[in-house]
Amino acid sequence: MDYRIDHNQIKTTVKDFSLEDTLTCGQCFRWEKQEDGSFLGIVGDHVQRVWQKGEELIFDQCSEEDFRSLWAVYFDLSTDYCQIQNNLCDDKTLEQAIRHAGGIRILRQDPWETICSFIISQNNNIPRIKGIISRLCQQFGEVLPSGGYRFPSAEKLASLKIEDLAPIRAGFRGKYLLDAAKKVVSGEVNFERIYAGSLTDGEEELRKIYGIGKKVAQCVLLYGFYRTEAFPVDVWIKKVLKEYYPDGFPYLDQPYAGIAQQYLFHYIRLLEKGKIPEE
DNA sequence: AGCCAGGGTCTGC
DNA sequence: GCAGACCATGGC
Repeated sequence: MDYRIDHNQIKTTVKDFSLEDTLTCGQCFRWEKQEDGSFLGIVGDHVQRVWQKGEELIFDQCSEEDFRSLWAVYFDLSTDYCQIQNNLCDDKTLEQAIRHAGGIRILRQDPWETICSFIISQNNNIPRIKGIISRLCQQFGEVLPSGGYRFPSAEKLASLKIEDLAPIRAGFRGKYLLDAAKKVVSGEVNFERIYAGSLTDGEEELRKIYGIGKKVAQCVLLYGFYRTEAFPVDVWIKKVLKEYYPDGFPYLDQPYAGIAQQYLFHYIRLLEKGKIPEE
């Protein structure tokens, strides 16, 4: 990954990449857009500010080591999305979706944080998901030296009682979070098994957790384990499948089906919000 | 007021 | 296997 250092910043060139779409498309929930146009986010114990200016991605106050070992990986900068898109472009709907959402990358996120995030996502909307996660971190995450809070560990959540979670206002999802924490801490749900096993095995492993069904499991596999063949079906994707693929989605068995899913998810939401002008 | 939000569980058929 | 009730909360 090529990069250069410039005044305490690291800059790298990105093609067909959209920082904003990547960070606001509903795969992650701990990045906030700032008034200066940058995004401020917390990943692990790193608080980071990132800008995109044209084809340049700029990391503020960032060491080379952190860029190489953390951010280039997190933003999936080494994957050739152009090649994947070329394979999907034969399809007319996907061609349109890629035109409007093709700048999205699948982030390589932490499995535990992703499990919690998508448990919280169920029957919920993105702004409120972010609010609940923010309160969860503020209440139970360690304070970071550079400000902000770390995502709370499974051990920490496992030590809590359901009433402790009341302030985060997660509703009925609170008990699911505690069950997830217990099963991750005990080893009943084992991440190594998920990394090593098939997609089906991974789904089965995650569904041991009370409150994780098929959709949330697929989201966790796609966003938390970088299993790009996972294909989460939510209400929006159901609409897409019904409207545009009544005879079945032709890329379901492809290794990048989940990337196609993300393009379609973003695209249908833009359409419904009227953000895409009539053809 | 009623409906919906990146759903899941439980029950009844 | 599938439909329906129910689950908390908040925005519109």
